[in-house]
Amino acid sequence: MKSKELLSHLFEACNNGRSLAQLHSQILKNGLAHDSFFATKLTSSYAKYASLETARIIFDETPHRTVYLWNATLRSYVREKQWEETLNLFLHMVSTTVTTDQKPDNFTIPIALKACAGLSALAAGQMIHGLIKKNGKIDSDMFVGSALIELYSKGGQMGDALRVFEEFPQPDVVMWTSMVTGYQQNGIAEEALLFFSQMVMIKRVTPDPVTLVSVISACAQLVNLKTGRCVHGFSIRMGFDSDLPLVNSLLNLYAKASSVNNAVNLFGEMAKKDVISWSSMIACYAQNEKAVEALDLFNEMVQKRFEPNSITVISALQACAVACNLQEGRRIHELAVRKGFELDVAVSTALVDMYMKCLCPVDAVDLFKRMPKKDVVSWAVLLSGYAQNGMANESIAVFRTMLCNETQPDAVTMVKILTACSDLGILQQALCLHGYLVSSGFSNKVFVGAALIDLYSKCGSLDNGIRVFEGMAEKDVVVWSSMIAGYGIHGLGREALQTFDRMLRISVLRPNQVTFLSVLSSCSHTGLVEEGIKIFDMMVHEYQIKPNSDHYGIMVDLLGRTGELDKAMELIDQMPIPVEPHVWGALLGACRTHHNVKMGEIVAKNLFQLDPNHAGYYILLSHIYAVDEKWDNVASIRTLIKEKGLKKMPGYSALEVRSKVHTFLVGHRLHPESEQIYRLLTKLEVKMREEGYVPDVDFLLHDVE
DNA sequence: TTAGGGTTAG
Repeated sequence: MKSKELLSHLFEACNNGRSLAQLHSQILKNGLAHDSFFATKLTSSYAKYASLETARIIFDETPHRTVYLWNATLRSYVREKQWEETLNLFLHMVSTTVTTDQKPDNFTIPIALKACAGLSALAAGQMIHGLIKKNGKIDSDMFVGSALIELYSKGGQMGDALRVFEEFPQPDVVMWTSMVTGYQQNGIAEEALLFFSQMVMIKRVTPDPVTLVSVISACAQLVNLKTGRCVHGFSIRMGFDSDLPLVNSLLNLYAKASSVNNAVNLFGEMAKKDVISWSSMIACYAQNEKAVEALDLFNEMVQKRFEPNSITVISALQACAVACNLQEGRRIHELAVRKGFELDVAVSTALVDMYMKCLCPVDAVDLFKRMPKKDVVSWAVLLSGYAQNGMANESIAVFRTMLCNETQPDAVTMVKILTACSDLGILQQALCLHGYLVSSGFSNKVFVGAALIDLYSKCGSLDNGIRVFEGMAEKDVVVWSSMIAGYGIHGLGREALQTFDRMLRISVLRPNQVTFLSVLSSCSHTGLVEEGIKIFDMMVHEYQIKPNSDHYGIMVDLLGRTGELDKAMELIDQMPIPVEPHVWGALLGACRTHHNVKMGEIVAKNLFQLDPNHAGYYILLSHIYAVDEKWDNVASIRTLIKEKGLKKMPGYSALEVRSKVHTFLVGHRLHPESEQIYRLLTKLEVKMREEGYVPDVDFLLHDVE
């Protein structure tokens, strides 16, 4: 074959990789293997279609390496994200090449910069930046410009990225996109949207699908469905609606905005789906209380022979965790092991989380101990997992181990430990943590402040909570809601209402479902019936927020507490959503308080149909009978509970002595100082009676268990 | 002869 003919075959091979080996031997036969031009073509074809190793061998064996050959080889490594190899080869190039046709050019520089960005080697990138500044020609190249922007954004230096951007009088769409992406990936989504509008409205640069992906991701980050939908419309008008990454980012937007129907429709309409599409849809279900659908979709995906990746597995595990589905969780664990995903720190962390949420702390800890690599998230999951399983001391111990270890807690971990302590009501720890938060600078974060307010309120130190609240320069809706809930917990309904009023008056914030929940529960705890009804009305009509099951539960509780049992029943009858057991439970509790056996029986009938295995509700009904001295009925419920083999989780109290939490159950004498404790209790009781305390005998009922 | 920016997760 002539070299001209070979050349045309070679071009073809570059496009499809066919008969590459055959071509290679022809080139060898014709003695053209050492020709730098042929070597370049072969190298890029091998790297793209066959093996990077062979490509490297060809590179190594070529005596005269032109800049084209260097660039082709470097690019092959970049494509495979082998950043370290890329950078090493680049350094090799810089230190060995002598002639002009071998020196790095404006094609080489972006590749080298990309490797630095991939390795988060900001200093190395800055050095290259310094070198190219001396060469004006490269400096004004937009390929170099966007690579520099990427380098600085990956290193979190958006100021430097902006400085590079501003050096270009007419940045192209890629440079604009790099800036938008940079802001989005650094969590400054507002700035990303601002940049995008400047690009489109003022500079009239037409965005492409890549730009829109970043814009939609920014909308997802801000949970800004309105703008996201506009961008969706725009992308359809531009004809980008079959761009896979773009549709995937839209799926993610709808997932984050809890717009499950939109996501389902979009997913259904997709002509082509990749593993990211499936993962996004599974995550959408898992994160929007549709665990069954998430697991069904995961199984469908596996059946259709789509290969799940580690992220798919993480989302499926999340679904198992929220559904408390241990069986499915173990099955997916086996699948993860088979695929070698268990070595992935994110997957093993998701597994620890799943076992913890399925109330299997032993399995979780066992797995955690075997993890070869642990990062701050793994520790955070372990810590909050212990707290979820009522193992307070272990949870605090993990936090201490973390501090002594090389892993420094981040703001999210701090919120987790704060929540763990608030569930336990341990004030001493709260004070310590607050000190640490101030010294570490985390206390400036809004969501940390919200958790701190919650912690202080639940530890009985409302004053400290108020102090944190008043000291916060920036307050979001969560902060206000925590403060309102804090007042509510302490029975200060009036103060809760005042705080709610203040929020509406002095801020532009819109109360959400949780805010109303906090206000309503404050009203309920203080017996402010009329105010509660007004607030409920305000939520539905003025703010157009659809009440959920929790809101109805609290309203029933509120009406029930003051004896308005008929009104409570009426409210349940009018509920447009399915009545969950706890709503009936609230009414059943009210029936006990107000001795209404007749209604209690009706309520219990409904309740037992919905939740036949909840011991607490049977006991509640038996108490209603006991007050009315219907001992036959009490006895038959007792038999029923025994027959069904139901057990009620006993309540317990916990207190903190010298940073250690002690828990106490009714009648339990396991504590080493139990003798003395009970002696003191008897003394206190005597003293209380002397002061005029009369116990409410109505509630001193028979132990039906 | 060779290019750049993007989507899912614990």
